[in-house]
Amino acid sequence: MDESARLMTVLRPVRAGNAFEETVERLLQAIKLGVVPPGGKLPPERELAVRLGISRVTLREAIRALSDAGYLDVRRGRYGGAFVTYVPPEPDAGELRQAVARMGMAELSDALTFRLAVECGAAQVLAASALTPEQRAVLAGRLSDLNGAALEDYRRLDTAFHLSIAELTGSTLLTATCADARSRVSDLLNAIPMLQVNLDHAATQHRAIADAIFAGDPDAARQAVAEHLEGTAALLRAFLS
Amino acid sequence: MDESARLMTVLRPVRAGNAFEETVERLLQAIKLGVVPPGGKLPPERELAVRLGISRVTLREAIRALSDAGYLDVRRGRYGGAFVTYVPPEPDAGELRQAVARMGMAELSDALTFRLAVECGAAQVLAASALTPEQRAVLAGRLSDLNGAALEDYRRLDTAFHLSIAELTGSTLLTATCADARSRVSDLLNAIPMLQVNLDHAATQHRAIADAIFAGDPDAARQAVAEHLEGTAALLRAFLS
DNA sequence: GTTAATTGGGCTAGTCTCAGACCATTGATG
DNA sequence: CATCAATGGTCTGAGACTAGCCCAATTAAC
Repeated sequence: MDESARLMTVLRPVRAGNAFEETVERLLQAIKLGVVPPGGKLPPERELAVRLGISRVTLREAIRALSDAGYLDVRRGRYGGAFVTYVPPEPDAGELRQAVARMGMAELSDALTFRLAVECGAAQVLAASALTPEQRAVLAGRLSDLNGAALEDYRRLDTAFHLSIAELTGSTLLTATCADARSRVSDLLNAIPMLQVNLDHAATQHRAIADAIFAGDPDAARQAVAEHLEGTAALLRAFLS
Repeated sequence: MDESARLMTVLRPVRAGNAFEETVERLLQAIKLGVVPPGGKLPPERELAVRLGISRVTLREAIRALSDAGYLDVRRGRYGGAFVTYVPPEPDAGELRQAVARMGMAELSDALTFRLAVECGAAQVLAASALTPEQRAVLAGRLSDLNGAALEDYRRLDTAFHLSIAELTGSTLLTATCADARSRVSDLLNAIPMLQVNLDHAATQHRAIADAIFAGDPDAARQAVAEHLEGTAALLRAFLS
C-alpha cells in the first residue's frame, strides 16, 4: 500500500472520455437499469440535452450510436422519439465470460466491493432514520411489485427495489452512486440464469432487508444486504467456473 | 417519492462543468484533503496533465486560478513547480455559517448522509475481509500518526486515517468515492474548533473503529464509524446554532 | 383533408480544448 | 563561472463541442 496511493486516487483523470462517450454511457445506464423500460421513450432531444448539460448535436450522435447498436428505435414526427428496443439477453455462461473478459478480474472485484459497500451503507442509513408512512409504503410497494413480477420484468424490478433504498435516504449523491455501482455489474447479473431456487432465496433475502429497515435496525439491514449481495457474487463465481 | 425519481438521477448532467472548472475542483480536493501537504509540490505540469487526462493549457489555467486565489505558489526553473501554500483557516463560526450558506442546507444534509453511508460501507467491507499483516500495520500506523499529531497536522492525518480504510479494501472506486465524500464536507469540518475534549473523544472512537476492523467484526465497525460521524455531525449542528 | 403541434434532422458560426513544438528561467553540479 | 537538466511560459493549428436557427416528417384533432 503505497504512501502515495491517495495521490493516484485524487489525481485520477478528470474526465472518463469525451462528451460523446460519456453520453453513450449514461444513456446505456438508463436503458440497462430499466429506468426507461423496454418500449419506453426517452425524453425529447431538446429536453434531454438540457438535462444532460450537453449540446443537442452531441446527444444526437450518442442516440445515433445506440440506435445503430440496436438499443433504440428512433421515430420522427409528433409522438415520435427514441424508443427503447433493448431486452436483456438470455442468461448464458458465454456472455458472462465475455463480459468478465471485457472488464478484467481486478475491475470486477473492484465493482463488486464497491457495490457491497454503498448498498450496505444505504440500507444502514435508511434503517437508522425514522421512516414516514409514505416511505414505508414505497418500499413495501416495490417489494410486492418484485414478488409479483413476470420473469421478463424481474431484473428491472429487482433494480428498482434496490435503488429505492438509496432513494429513500433522500441523498441524491448516494442514489447516483448506487445506480452507478449497480450499472457496473448489470451485464454480469443479467448473465446469471434465473432458477426458481435462486429466486425464492432472493425473495427471502429481500424480505429480510425490508423487515430490518422497517424495524429500524441498521445492523440487521447491513447484514441482510451483505448476505444478499454475497449470494449473487457467489452465483457469479459458481457460474464462471 | 416520484415514480421518475430514478429518471432524474440517471439523466443528471454528464459533466459538472467545463474542463477548467473540474480541474480546479480536483486540485482543490488534493490540497484541502492534504494529499499534497502544505509546502508540498504538485507533480510537474506535463506529468499532471497526463494523469488528469487534460491538456497542459487547461491545467495551467486551473493552476493560475489557484495561484491567484492564494492556494499555490508557482516557481519557475529547475526544482521549481507549484507549491501548496494553503493552510486551513482557524476554526470560526462565521466561516462555518458562510460555508453552509454557500452550499445550502439540503446539499449539506445530502453530503453528510452520503459520507455516513460510504464510510460505514467501507469500514464494514474492510472488517469483513481477512487483513494481511501489512494491512494491519498500515492502519495501525495511520492511527498512531494521528494520535501523535501536532494540532496543525491533525486534520490532515485524520483524513489520512479515514481514507486508509477505503484504500485498504483495495477498491479504487470506493476510495475515490470516500475521498469525494470527505472533500464535500472538509470546509465544514475545518470550521469546527478543536477542543481537547472533542479530540479525546475522537481518539477513543478511532480506536474503536480500528479495533472492530482488526477483530473482523463488520457490525461493530459499522457502528463505530456511524457513532464517530454522528458525533462530528452533532458538533456541526451545535456550532451552527 | 387541413391544420397545428411536436418531434427528429441538419447547418453554421463561434468557443473550448487539445497536441505538440519552442522559449525562458532557475539552480545544482562540475 | 559555465553547463545543462528540469521546469514553467507561450504560441499555433486542428478538432471537439456548443448555441441557435430553420427544415422535414408525423399524427391527433378538427
